[in-house]
Amino acid sequence: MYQVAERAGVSIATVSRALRDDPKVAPSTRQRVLTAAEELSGHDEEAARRRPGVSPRRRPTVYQVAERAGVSIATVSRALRDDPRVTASTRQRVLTAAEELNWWPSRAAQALAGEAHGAVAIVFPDLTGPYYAGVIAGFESEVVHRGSAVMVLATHGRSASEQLVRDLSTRIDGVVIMDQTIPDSTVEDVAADVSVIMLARPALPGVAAVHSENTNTAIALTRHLFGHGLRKLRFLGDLDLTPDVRQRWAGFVAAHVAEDLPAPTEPVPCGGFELENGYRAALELLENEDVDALVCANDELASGVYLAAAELGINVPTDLAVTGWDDIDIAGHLAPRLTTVRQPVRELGAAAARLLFERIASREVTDELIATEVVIRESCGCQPDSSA
Amino acid sequence: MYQVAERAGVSIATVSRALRDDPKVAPSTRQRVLTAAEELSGHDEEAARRRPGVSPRRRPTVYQVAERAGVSIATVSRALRDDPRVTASTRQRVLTAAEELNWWPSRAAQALAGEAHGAVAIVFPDLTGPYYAGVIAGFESEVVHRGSAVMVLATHGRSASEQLVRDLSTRIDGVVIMDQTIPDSTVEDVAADVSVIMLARPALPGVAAVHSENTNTAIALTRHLFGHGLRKLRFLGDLDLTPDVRQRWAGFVAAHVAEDLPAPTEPVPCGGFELENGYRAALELLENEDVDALVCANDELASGVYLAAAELGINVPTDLAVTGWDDIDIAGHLAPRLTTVRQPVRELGAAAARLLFERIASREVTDELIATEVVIRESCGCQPDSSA
DNA sequence: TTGAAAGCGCTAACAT
DNA sequence: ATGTTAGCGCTTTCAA
Repeated sequence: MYQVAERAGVSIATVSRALRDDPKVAPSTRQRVLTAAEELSGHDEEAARRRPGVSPRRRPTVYQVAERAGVSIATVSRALRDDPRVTASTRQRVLTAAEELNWWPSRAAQALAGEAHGAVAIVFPDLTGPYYAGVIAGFESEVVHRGSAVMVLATHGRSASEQLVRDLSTRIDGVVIMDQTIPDSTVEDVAADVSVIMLARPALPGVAAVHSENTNTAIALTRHLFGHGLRKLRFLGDLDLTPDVRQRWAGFVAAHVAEDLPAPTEPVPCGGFELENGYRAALELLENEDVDALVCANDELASGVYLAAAELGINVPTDLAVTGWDDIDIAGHLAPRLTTVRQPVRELGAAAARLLFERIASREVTDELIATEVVIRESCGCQPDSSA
Repeated sequence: MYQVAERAGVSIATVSRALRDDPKVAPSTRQRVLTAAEELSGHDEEAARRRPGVSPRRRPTVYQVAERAGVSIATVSRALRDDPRVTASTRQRVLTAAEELNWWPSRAAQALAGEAHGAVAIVFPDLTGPYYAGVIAGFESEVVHRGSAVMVLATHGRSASEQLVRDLSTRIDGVVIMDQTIPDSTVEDVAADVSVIMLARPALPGVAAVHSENTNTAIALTRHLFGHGLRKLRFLGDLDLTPDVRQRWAGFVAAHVAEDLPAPTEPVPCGGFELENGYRAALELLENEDVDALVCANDELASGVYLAAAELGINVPTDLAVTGWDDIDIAGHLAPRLTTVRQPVRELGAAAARLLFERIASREVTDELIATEVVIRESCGCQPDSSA
């Protein structure tokens, strides 16, 4: 039957119907089936396969494997998933046949048939700088370790991303959504179909979140600067880009309040998180204003500040203290070495992945907070020896 | 009919067969269909939907949209792809219904039905350092721009990756394979099913490649060092990790030959491409050997050399010239500023994506070579003013 | 322990 | 211009 089906280019179900004169089978189809059946009595399988007009080499399917192993497709399917009902010898025949045909199951078909997609995605704003690369590396690593495939989507602030995310959701089991990439309403839609975890973004009803500690660490960092006697502090970074930065700013403000100091001036805008942004923003600021310390939203911005300061003949840290955030690789190699906050970026991605799989297994999940720590080096004014 | 099918929990095909007494329909199924049909004469749609036992809210399908719009599923499918045969008013009804039900097509189902997957993948060794992040960013950007989804797979040297790649290939239209991630034999298997492009890896029959210029640029760079009167040059980097590095080494050697100098000593091994690797390798080398210049396989290794030199009291560039490769962001900000080779990493990824889509459209594709250029700064011994 | 066949949500050939 | 239905390659009842 399988051979006839293959030869006629129809499913075995159709062959079956055609042979019984089922009215649902179109006459032309029935004819093809009958012809194929007839022809097969005179030709062997190989001849049929080499027959001109038959598409050259297409992916084999369960049907071919079943035929070769002399079993039904159901058995092939069972053998593949180590179903205990299949005898060892049968399983072996199936596996051998699969091997010989170089066959492996189609994920698209498995997904349609109700199995999981075996894929998850992560949505982030951009792939610039070591931060996102680190998060994605941690995510990818944890996901692949669990046997799933990884899809990535950078939104770049495009609003078309909403539709892309919906589309994504039809081919994955779950997705991690970072920062301000797509609106909550879309997240809710998607969460109705697949598991969702927020990363560095507030949780929603039914959508848990992974965060790293920002506010308290920012308070500690700011206090440390106060301890150096510094009072004219400015925060450098854009609040509208990520919730993380808003929390760092909140901690910065809270530290002022706790110290009974006047509220700090608004953050210095820089239009992005890259070195260039910090360089330009600092250049303009330092030329016009007397500042004791710059608390930067991340390490790249701080590196930019270093350049601007050097250009203006301002010494770091004696004239100006500078702090970063993230503790990227070069932070400890800059001159002076950068005082910053260590954030386990890979772990952020990995934690999000773990929570996502928990959620996919429909287990309870609760928000997770990743600890961060202030790393004192010399850019804050500390001496090399005191804290190396 | 659609309502009956929904109520009975079967496909419309089955309803049709059941009503015609098709023997292929199990008696129990037929009974369910008949019951559903009967019940429906007494209840309206809403009542049926609220009926207990019916699963709460599942993704809507074409069937629901078709029913709501009062058309067949074929029309829904056509309307969605702007088929000119569908009248404007009908299309509008369909789109409205889809909107109201918050429906969008399942990619898994579309793929199974023969459409493209609308997804492509990139396979790379690791997500460490700015190089791979840049390539992937360029790739992602170009792919999303063309409306496809992006899958990523880091192989980390795992051999299990072969199976992962095969699995990947059942849900994508094409894939870019970088470096020494998976064996050629697997690439060939995969290429039989989907389009493949090599990136920074030799082409195969039927598999085109994207490369960046290495050998010639390495020759130019090495010659520049010879021009400074330097003769005891060493190459720092592992040849077994990527074809790119082998080509850089080849250029390094060729430059010696062209200058009638003795062939250079074997490359200094460092076990990786990160700052730490360069630091450790240089520390050991410089303590034991007199070297004029270190030509590093990338900028991170060069940064590591800077650290080792500083620790040993060796001045760069007066005691030791150092060059990198890639021209990552910080290269121009190190002290002394790093002489290196500029490589448009994002463009590498983007070019691979473009070639891949050409291939998917089954157009002819030929290998592509991306130009690189030597960037002279001060770490080679040049004066700041002469080339800033 | 195995097989037959229904169904997953679509597309497209075929029939009006 | 629209509807019917086979089929994509699987999984999973249901029967035997």
